[in-house]
Amino acid sequence: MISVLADSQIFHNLDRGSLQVLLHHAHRRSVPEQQVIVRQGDPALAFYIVAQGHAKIAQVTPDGHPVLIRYIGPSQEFGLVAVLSGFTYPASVQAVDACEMLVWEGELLAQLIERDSRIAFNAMRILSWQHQEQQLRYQALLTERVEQRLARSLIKLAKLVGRDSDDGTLIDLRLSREDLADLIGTTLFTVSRILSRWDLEGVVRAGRESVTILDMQSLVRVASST
Amino acid sequence: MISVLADSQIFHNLDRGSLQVLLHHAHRRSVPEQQVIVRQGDPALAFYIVAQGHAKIAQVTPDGHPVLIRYIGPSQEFGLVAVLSGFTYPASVQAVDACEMLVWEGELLAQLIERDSRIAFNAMRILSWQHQEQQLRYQALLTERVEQRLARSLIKLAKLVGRDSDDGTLIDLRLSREDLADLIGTTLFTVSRILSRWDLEGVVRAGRESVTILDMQSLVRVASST
DNA sequence: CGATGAATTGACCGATGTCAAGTGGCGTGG
DNA sequence: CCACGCCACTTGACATCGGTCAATTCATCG
Repeated sequence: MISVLADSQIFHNLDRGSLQVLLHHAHRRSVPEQQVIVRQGDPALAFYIVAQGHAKIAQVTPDGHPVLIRYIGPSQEFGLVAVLSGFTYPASVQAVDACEMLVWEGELLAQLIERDSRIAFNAMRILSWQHQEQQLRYQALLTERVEQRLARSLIKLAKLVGRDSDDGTLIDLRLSREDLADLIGTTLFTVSRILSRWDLEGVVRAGRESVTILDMQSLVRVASST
Repeated sequence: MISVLADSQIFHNLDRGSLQVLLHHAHRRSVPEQQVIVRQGDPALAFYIVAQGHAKIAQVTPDGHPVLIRYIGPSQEFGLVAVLSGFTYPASVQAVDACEMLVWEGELLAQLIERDSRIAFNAMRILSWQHQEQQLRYQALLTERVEQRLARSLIKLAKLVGRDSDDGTLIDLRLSREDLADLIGTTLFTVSRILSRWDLEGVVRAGRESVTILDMQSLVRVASST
């Protein structure tokens, strides 16, 4: 359990003693598959680190359009805004499979940050990194075609949750065409078409709520083609 | 000069004494119109607050496509990443008109943050806010049409630098069609077409590197129409 | 007054969204 | 255990926003 903390961004570079203290302050929370962990718009009261399982972070735009921000796994965190008083969660987080979470109350974490500035800088690094990621997403939407964005996304997901079998890499999430579409900013129809073609070409195997990457090379080529 | 600090986000809620100290630590930097203040990709060594004038923050994507992030004015800051060692500026900043800047070395500001956690929380608030802004831009690109985004942008710019004359609100920046296009993620051609039409309809006056808003009501209507 | 760069306008087209109809696989309840 | 129904997915037809490119025109400054 300590190693989950040690691998996290927020508690990166802390000594074992500090980690022990932090772990001592944490609550645990188990959530079953598909359960919503925090809801967009709710007051941000707690900060979470995933100990086990995977979750997806998603928003809904004012006009009801869903936007999938990212998938996270063990040692990754969300809800950092909870340390700032008066904030609400900017997105909902939903368990993809059964999850174990470590949870700190925002106010408590704020106190810990006051005491140990290393955590403060880690927090800023996380926020900067997220901001940068978001800018890349914006740029991708602006300059890349759906094919390219899809290829990139699959590669990234494979890195996060890829499970190698004999013939390829299975992306081991309940990943529907619609999820993929919301992730890269397109429609499930376009995703379906592209995956069907890639399936024919032997690049991927397109299953029900699953994608297996058969030919990573081709995918990388598509992802990095101008 | 103190009031510039007092109005800034990063030093918000600090007592006058602390502000004095902070001001004492600051360098000054004057930059002429059009000069580039910091360059995307350069090591982030300093943190800036605009004391006077306006600047534009812009990125270039890997494939050379320009993206204009935002315009800033007095008391607004940039280069917060400078407090994190090893980071580079994620964007370039260029003076639109002659600017006076207050500058702190990143390392110094990091020390100040260590000593006063209020600044740390302010920094996190800024980063969160920027992240949120960026997400809204993404959502806008995804769900809104160019017309809508343009209307929104003009309204926002009017709030930042609008100068009321007898017949309308002049946006007082050297604002070319291309700048507007890069700001909302489209081409100068599309912007030109829309502004021409709006000019005909009496909604705006479209000049060379300038836009005057004549009928704010119509603009608001376009901005908030589904 | 000429040069330079901003802006306009037209013609064209293509990637991708929209909508409708249908297929197929999986789980559940009878 | 089977059948039904749901839901993910597929595929086709079609529409359209807005991008691309080229040819001008216009304004400002030296």
